[in-house]
Amino acid sequence: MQKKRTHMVGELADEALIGKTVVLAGWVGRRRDLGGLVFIDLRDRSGIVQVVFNPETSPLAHSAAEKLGSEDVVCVSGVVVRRPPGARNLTIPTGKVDVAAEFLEVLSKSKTPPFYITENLDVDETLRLKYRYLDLRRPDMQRNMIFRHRLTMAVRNFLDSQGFVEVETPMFIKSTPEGARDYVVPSRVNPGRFFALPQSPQLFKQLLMVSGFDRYFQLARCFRDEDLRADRQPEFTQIDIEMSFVERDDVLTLIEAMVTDCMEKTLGTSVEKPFLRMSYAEAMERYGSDKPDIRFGMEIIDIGDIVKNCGFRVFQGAIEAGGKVAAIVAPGCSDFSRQQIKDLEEVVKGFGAAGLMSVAVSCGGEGEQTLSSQLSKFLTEDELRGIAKVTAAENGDLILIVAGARNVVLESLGRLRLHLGAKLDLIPQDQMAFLWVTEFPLFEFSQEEQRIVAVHHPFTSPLEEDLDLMETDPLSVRANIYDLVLNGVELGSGSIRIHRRDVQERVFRALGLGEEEAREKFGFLLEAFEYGAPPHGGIAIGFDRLAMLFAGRKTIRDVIAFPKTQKAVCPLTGAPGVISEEQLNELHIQVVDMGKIGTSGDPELP
RNA sequence: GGAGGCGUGGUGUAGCUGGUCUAACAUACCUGCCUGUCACGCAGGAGAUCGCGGGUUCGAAUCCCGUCGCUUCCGCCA
Repeated sequence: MQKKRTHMVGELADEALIGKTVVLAGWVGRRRDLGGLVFIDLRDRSGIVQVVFNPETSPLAHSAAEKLGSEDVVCVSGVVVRRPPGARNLTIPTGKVDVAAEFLEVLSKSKTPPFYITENLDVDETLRLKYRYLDLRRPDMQRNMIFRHRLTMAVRNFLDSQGFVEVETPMFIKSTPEGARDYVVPSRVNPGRFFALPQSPQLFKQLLMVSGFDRYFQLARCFRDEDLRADRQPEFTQIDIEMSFVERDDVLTLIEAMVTDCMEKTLGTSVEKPFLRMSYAEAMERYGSDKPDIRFGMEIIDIGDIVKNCGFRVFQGAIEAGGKVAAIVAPGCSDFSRQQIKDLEEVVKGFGAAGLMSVAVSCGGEGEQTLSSQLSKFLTEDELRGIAKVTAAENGDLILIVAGARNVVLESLGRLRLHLGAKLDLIPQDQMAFLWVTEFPLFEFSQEEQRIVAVHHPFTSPLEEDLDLMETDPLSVRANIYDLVLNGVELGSGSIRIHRRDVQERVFRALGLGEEEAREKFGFLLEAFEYGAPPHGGIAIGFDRLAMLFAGRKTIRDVIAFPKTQKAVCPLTGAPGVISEEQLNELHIQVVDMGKIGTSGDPELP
């Protein structure tokens, strides 16, 4: 570069610079060639500024500017001038000034880009990912990445200020049983052996507690070979935290302080502390979800008491079988057509419900409610009115009822609630609704494996008061688990760990793990615990999701510089690729089913 | 593994109840004109065998089957 850059373009919003000569460098945005005058929008990561090329100022610069194309990289010098009245652009921060170019050097020509380098781009995401370096040139993506950086710094600064030590843990680790599918790396020097990439640094952070690191954190890369979603990538980042000599509320208080501090530092907004807390059981009863979106109401209401003796087989049968009849109220939906209600029924059926009953509440004059429903064939008028009363349905509302097994009723109504919340636009988009969900069950029964498995992980501490149930009724033992939920998204999950040997053994026994098997699988951790393990607990916060929600995005791909597609492919680099026969041999690996090798991602493949 | 949506010039879309579709519109691109534009304007031009394969038909962007890719969701994610 011939000239040394003196300013970022965004700095020119400061009118004190008027009259000064500046040297700028950046990319050419739009060019407006008026024949005599040429305007360009010069862009760097601080913003854009308009540069004017006037042949009277510099014929040389002007004629060079006539040949500029989109995304050429240029160096411009000139005087910052106040724009003539009426020519100001108040929609951009630098809109009151121009740079009157005296000198222009093209540092690098650009091919015509495959899409516009502009905000609010609507273009196929594969194309964005293939040209991610151009996509990341767009101002909104630059803002996202810079925002993520700020959030990273806020997290690190906060935790540092609280005496936390960031420790890096290995990426090549031993595969541990349970949990997600591992990404696996073959070992060249150990034929037939494989490393796993960490699903989280769980065991290492507990070892660090044994080592006396008291307060550990890490912005940790984690890897899980599971199918992708808008908020799930195969590699992702967690704010991983572990603390010694703490109880649950110490962790919750710390995280509340961290999250609100980060919010203030990055968004400049605050939110009330402490966050709302709710037991898992309550979350399920009221919202049919272990991660309720509490930005809106429409809670689930049990109507079992009203219909338990109604004689309608579907309702009564559900209750007699130990199930449930419950409802939600869709506000202002009493005029839903049969087809619209059928569509809602499809939603609950998708989650196992047998069907959906509805009661439309309308005004019958004289303040009377008219209830119309296919249920009037089966229920008495009093029973229908009873339902309207406990659900507090008002004129114009539609009561939606599901009967069946408890978890099916709750989950399907919970999903229907979310569906309607979005459809009816009931969810305030500008709110940050944090929530702690606590007291999860310690175990659940895995239908697939036909055995009891840990809900969180096998080192999660049971609640003291439920210890007695461990042998008699393990599935109702509650754990000292806490999930942080933000706007219906699971942000993080943590627990107080077991540090007592006897408790750990009882948990293993409940999981059907013999002493020998436990040694084999987690031996190093158990052994470590025999050398003085402090009571400890921690949490891991999904950093990408936090960044996504704070940045107001709908997918974590928007806050990850180089994300993967839903098939876990990188359209930019073509990863994952095939490797040579030599590489395979060196790794002692044979590809069994060559016929299954797909072509997605890899441009080298046929 | 399953369900839905999408796939048409570089980009975003229209066309999709089969026949002047010899594929339209906008924008980007090229050429020319233009001294206050800022999504500059005006005039002209080039650019797509409609994701791919097969079938039905005299005739397919359009109908059918298969397949690939992207995406949302279910399963899965200690």
